Amino acid sequence: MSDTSFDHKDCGTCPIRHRAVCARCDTDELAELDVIKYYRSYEAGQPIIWSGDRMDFVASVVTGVASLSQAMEDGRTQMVGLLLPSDFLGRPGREFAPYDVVAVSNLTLCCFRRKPFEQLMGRTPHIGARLLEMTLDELDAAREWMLILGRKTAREKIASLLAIIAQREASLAHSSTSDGMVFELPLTREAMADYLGLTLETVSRQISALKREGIVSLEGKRRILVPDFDRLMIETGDDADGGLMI
Amino acid sequence: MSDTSFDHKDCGTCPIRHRAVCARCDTDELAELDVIKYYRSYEAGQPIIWSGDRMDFVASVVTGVASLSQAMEDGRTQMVGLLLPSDFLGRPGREFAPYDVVAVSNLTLCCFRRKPFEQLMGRTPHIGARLLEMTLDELDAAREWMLILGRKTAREKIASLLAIIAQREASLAHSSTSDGMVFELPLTREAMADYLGLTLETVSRQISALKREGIVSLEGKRRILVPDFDRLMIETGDDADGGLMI
DNA sequence: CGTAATGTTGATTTGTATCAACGAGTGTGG
DNA sequence: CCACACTCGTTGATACAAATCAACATTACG
Repeated sequence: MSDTSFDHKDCGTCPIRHRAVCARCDTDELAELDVIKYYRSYEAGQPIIWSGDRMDFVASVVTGVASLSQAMEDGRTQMVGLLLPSDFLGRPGREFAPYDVVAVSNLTLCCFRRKPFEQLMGRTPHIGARLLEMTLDELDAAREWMLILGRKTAREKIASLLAIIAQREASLAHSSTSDGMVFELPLTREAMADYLGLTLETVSRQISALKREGIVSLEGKRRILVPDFDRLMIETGDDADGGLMI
Repeated sequence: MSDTSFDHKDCGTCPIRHRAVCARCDTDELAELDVIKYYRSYEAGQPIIWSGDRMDFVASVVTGVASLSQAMEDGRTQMVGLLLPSDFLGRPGREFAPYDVVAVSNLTLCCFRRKPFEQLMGRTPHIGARLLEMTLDELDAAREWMLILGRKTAREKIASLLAIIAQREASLAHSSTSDGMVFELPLTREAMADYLGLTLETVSRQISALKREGIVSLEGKRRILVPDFDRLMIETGDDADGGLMI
């Protein structure tokens, strides 16, 4: 069932060893983390946490994709975070979850019991420093997303989402974005709509339009082929260089 | 000219001493910060930094309000951060600014030269820990904002903005939100529109509607009076309790 | 094979943007 | 002192992008 199962228990072979919250830890610190860690797997679609639940762990995403979302009483839902491998889930010092967390694809988490993790963080600056860096990156991503939500057209939103996923996949796989690229879209039309503040019908129409114009093509429902990444970038409405300044 | 001028140079009397990035610093650490700090003031409307500029400092907002915004080539603008007193501006390790920063009201910053600040951060965990905490809070605020941008109606957006400002002012002033409250709205209609992903005309119309229905009233253009805060909260679309869970 | 989940497409409605005119307040210079 | 320009805000008429309502297609699955 699980096509992304993860059966390592050893940080030495962990696929996110050098990107996750533990990236800067030395051997001793890893050993300390090892004592309080455990793996958990979820199947695509399974809920991980409901907003308001007590949360006694924090975690790194090892494989798969999870979403954070906020729901209004009448059912309107906005995704507010998309957790890809190496992303961190939870907040040290926080007892109750403020968002719903769902496994979008099959998912493996590397969980740490929260209390001991907090204590360990107090002792090892490496962890706090890395978490700060990751949180600042997430804040930047959230701000880019705010521009998408507030000011982009439906077409630009879709193009932006595809470009973001494509770039993140490319960076994980160390492949180039320049020539034709193919990637798996881990989201349903509804999840994309919740990400972008659209309805699923609008998502479907805009994807069809991009397809019709040859900017993307599909293999099945989920596999996306982008023959010319620059062409896609034009449709995002962003300036060509992507505005990267580290 | 400046009605919010700040002429202390002493952290002991600083209004944000216990909320800013230096909140947890002891006397020795404050002394170290003192060596690399300087104050700068801006008048309402003045630009502080343009996106792409080199940034050789980081700073705390001492008094006043600043905005972070992202602009698209065609002029569409989205505000992505609103910095109130005690909020932190800049990112350690980052050389170029990714956003435009503007003084929305008269503003005083407590600036730290970036390089020495980074070094100091490496030595004093208190600063990094506080910055992590503040960044996590900002991330939460950004996520609440994403729900507003993606899923709320124009009316709900306006009500949400008013509620957010009202609550933050109340918490700074240690006053209650329960009975009638009055506060200064530091934003122009255009800035509100950029915050909420609306046009200024729509902002104006929705404020007029809330006024017509007695949910708010205005003294002049900027002074807002909220006779019944719960009534305003209903208009935000959020559930009554505000969903606070620390 | 039937049923449910997911996705596509069409017809219509609607909320907000856009275009446009105007009002109130403020500062400036003749 | 008043005419003028300029900024900021309000209000009205109209256009349009996306939501909504609805039907149907495709795929997965017991």
